[in-house]
Amino acid sequence: MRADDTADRVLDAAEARFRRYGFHGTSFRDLAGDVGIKSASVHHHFPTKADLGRAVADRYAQRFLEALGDPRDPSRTRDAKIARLVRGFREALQADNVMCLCGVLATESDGLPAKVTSSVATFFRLTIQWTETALGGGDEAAAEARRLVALLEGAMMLASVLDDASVFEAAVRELPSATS
Amino acid sequence: MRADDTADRVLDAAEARFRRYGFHGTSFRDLAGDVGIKSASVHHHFPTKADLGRAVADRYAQRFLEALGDPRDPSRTRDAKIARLVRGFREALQADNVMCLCGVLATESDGLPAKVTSSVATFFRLTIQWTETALGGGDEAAAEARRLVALLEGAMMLASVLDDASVFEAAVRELPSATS
DNA sequence: GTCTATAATTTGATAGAC
DNA sequence: GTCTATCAAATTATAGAC
Repeated sequence: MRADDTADRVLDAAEARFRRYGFHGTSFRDLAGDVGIKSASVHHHFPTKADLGRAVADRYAQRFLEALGDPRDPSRTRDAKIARLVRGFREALQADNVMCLCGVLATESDGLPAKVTSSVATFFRLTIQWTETALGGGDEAAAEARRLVALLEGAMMLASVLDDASVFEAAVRELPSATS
Repeated sequence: MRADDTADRVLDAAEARFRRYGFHGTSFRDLAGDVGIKSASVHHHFPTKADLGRAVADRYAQRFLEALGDPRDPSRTRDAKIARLVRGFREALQADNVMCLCGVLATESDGLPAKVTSSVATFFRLTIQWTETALGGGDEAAAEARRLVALLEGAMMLASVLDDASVFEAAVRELPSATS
């Protein structure tokens, strides 16, 4: 077991619980129970809940954006890039049929520690920026990027609350979504 | 002061706080402070938090759907009906730049009392159903309705977390949105 | 790095006077 | 209907032993 393996497992548990129950619906004891340690040990890895929230959000954002790749890559078509964006959100939905982590945190945003709010806002700014670039830039791309990200977040919300993944597919049906 | 005026004020305060901080980010004492009474008096009107949550969600859903009118009304065009749907969400966003109440509750859905989860799911089923009917029904309308509601919920989320109402307008730019 | 123990506060909820 | 008073439980967080 590596030195920071426990910290990773705490992050995994926190991401799963935040996505199901929200930030305020998750406690240190819940996470300790998931990982098999005591809550005091969770605090050893993440001193405050704000630290934990930011770490979870930052890791999620980094992983998500890395999976998107380079929005300027000339070897991939515009549709292929959008398909990868759709796939990124679809994969975030799969398994547990839960929302995007940052989508959940966004709705609680006003009540979160400042560090967390800021990380969540950054996720959305970067994701919109990536999409704008992938679309080729310009005023039209700016509006289209916002439309796309809004549609994908909303589609996850509906699929999650109606407990029906097909709602996501119905909502994104007209988008490029081939695996490429 | 009418007999149930205080109950209405509690509902107003709860709706405002749920939309900003979420269900678990709001306490009976917060609401009591907003209204100018004590938390024990809040419990007199709404015995449990589940009762309060359901009442807030049901009132919101009823008000929202009433504002949409009859989706079969032959005197109004399809575009006019969709414009009213857009307006309903835009109005839910205005003033405080906060999310749709049921959108917030949807993201916390798994952690809410069963009564509340059920009311929230009903809001989405009815809103999607209204939109399907307004679009004329059929398989195509079913997917388009899910796409529309997802887009509008996601647009509210982005506008709220980025604290910029123009993001909502950019996301819904291509939809019929004239006042009619 | 994990534990026990505990502090300090907040929470949802109740009993009973007025 | 509102209040004071209170409860039991849960919460974030810390101190200090191992």
